[in-house]
Amino acid sequence: MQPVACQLLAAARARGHIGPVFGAGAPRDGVGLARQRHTVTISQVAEAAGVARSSVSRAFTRPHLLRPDTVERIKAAAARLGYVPNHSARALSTGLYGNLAMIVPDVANPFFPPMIRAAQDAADDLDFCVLLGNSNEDPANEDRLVGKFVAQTEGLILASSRLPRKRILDHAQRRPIVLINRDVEGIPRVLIDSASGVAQAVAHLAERGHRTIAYVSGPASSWSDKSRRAAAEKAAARLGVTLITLPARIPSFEAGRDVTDVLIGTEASAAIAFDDLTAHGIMEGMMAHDRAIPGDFAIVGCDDVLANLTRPPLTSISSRSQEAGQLAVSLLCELLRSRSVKDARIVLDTQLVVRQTS
Amino acid sequence: MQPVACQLLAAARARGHIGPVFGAGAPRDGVGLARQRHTVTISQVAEAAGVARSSVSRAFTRPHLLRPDTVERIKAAAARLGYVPNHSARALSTGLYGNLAMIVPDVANPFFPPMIRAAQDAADDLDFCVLLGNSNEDPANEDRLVGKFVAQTEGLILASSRLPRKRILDHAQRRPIVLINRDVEGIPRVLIDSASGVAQAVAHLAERGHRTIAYVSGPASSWSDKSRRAAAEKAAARLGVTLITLPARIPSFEAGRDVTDVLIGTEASAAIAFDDLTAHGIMEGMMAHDRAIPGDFAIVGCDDVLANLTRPPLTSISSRSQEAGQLAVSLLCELLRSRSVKDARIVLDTQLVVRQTS
DNA sequence: CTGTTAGCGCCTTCAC
DNA sequence: GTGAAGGCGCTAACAG
Repeated sequence: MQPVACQLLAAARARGHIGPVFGAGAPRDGVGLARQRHTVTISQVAEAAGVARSSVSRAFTRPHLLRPDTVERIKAAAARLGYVPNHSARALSTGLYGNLAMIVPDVANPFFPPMIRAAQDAADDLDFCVLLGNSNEDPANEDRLVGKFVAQTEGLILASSRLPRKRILDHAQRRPIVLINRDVEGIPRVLIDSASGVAQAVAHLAERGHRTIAYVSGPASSWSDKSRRAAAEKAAARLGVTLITLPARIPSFEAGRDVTDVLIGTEASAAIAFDDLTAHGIMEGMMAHDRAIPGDFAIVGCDDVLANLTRPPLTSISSRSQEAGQLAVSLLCELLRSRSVKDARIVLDTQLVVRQTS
Repeated sequence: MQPVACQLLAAARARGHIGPVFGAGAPRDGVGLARQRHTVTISQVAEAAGVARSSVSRAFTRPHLLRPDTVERIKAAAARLGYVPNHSARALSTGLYGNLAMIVPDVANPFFPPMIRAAQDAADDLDFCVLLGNSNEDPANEDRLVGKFVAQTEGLILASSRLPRKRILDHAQRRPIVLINRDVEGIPRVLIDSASGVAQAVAHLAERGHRTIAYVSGPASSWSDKSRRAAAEKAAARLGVTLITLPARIPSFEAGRDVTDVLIGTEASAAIAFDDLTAHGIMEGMMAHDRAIPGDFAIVGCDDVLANLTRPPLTSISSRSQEAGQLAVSLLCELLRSRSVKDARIVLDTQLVVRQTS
């Protein structure tokens, strides 16, 4: 860390400035946050334009109710003064926020950014702002974030939620919620059905002669993980190959690398990993143990976020995270408009992309 | 796209539901968005607890002003009723939003997610919510986003802003702004100084015998690009090697691959790319032209987001995007507290990470 | 310690 | 078509 920042931070700490500022229960003044410098309000515009405040309001929200030249005059005055409608005041009086929230387990996991981006863009088209939350794979954290966001959003999108079913239902009662990769009846959801791709992967591996296949699992509370695991087991049973399951918990390169030690002690000659990161970790782990890929050991990832970046290029299961993000926003808007789409369930299927690790 | 979604979207379109809902000038009713179902307010809690509304407020914001048992009683009543403070009302009366905004050119560019995450986490610690914006590398879009966010945030962080200097100064006059990878005097900024790493890269390549080196540039309005390019030129001049510059504009795999055709027509035997994505594209392009790497052509990336994912592993220039994100939030908070840190300039230096493409 | 009284800035029903 | 008045839910003085 560079000097300037150190100084700043140290100074701030010394003054007790580092720590919560807002939030339920936290005092919002007294820590030095100055109230925003008085901005220009509707009244000032009204005066400048020589009209009533209500007319200014109308000029911005329903201009067709005013004579065109009045609208013109008001807008001119507003522009001259640099008037910007106060979001909070508007929200308070209409009960509408114009915000959506999206919570993901890990912004930096390459699976999510394309999805976030797609959701972002879709929300932007509809003129919503999006509040982003990073739960850090922690249900308690996720719960806390929902609490923070719920007070200023029309609705939320929970991607790969780690929350217990019950909590989701609770929250959904307060605010419209759309789920991605989580299947809770009664809550609209977009599911990337990796099961289809996993089944293909097992068949593919069996065909290549693998008799024992390992599934390296992901987060225990992940719907995707359950679904992939179940699909793997089912396909293995059908094809008469043995499937063993090993845990990696937090999906990451490190987790994959670490699980390798266990993996080489088993009968497995191939592995399907919960995601590409884990798969990549396993690849490195295997190589460190002098196992050739795919010669000695075959590996299949999931989500296809690494494309042909790895060495050798990783066989993976396609994902459709952009579509999922975009659809989640559409669904949420639909939900906001008519509370009737209560139980939509959109399934996006996937398929195996064979490269050179299998 | 799956049937359900198609139906939903088609139906929405038919009803004229797709299109802007909010925003300056857009009517917020009439498009079917129902006002939130009446939530429980401070008054109801007050009545339930048998106290005045102000006491309820105090119980949540400055409990030390109340007798512990009163606080207890109020909180109990609030919990029983499921009371959640209304963010807008609070913001309206305090002038404080508890929100920060962060705008990046491309959420899905792997350079940004770690930075976003770090900023996110830092903001979360300080109990701020963060609004995320994706400018799509478009200044007009970025400008629009700033406008949208300014009305509901204490301050903004612009990462790799593509805005003209003048606009940044304008906006900074309305709301505190912190820049990442953009150097505007008078605006607090965090700069990842890739110049140091680029100089090392040129020296490294010269040492390996390269006499003509190409710099494949990034977005024209990018400070990082200017700075990298200048550093490359300076180092080349000092070492007596020739530097040519080729444009790739939008940093991406495709841009890198496409520039290869031009690249092979030059004298250059090595290239330094604006970022890792572009570098990776060049790698693929070279390989498609049967050029061996690093035998026939050496490549150095920038930002080090691909680590040892590529084949062969890409030599790159380290980045410090997490630190940058975290520091930007700290700086912004400092700025909010005392308008005095007006001209902080934090510089994070970088270095060359030699792998196998050079 | 706690209740009372004004707004914060905007939208929206009413009159005119 | 436009103005006047009330209220959205909360916080912030000011009293007591």
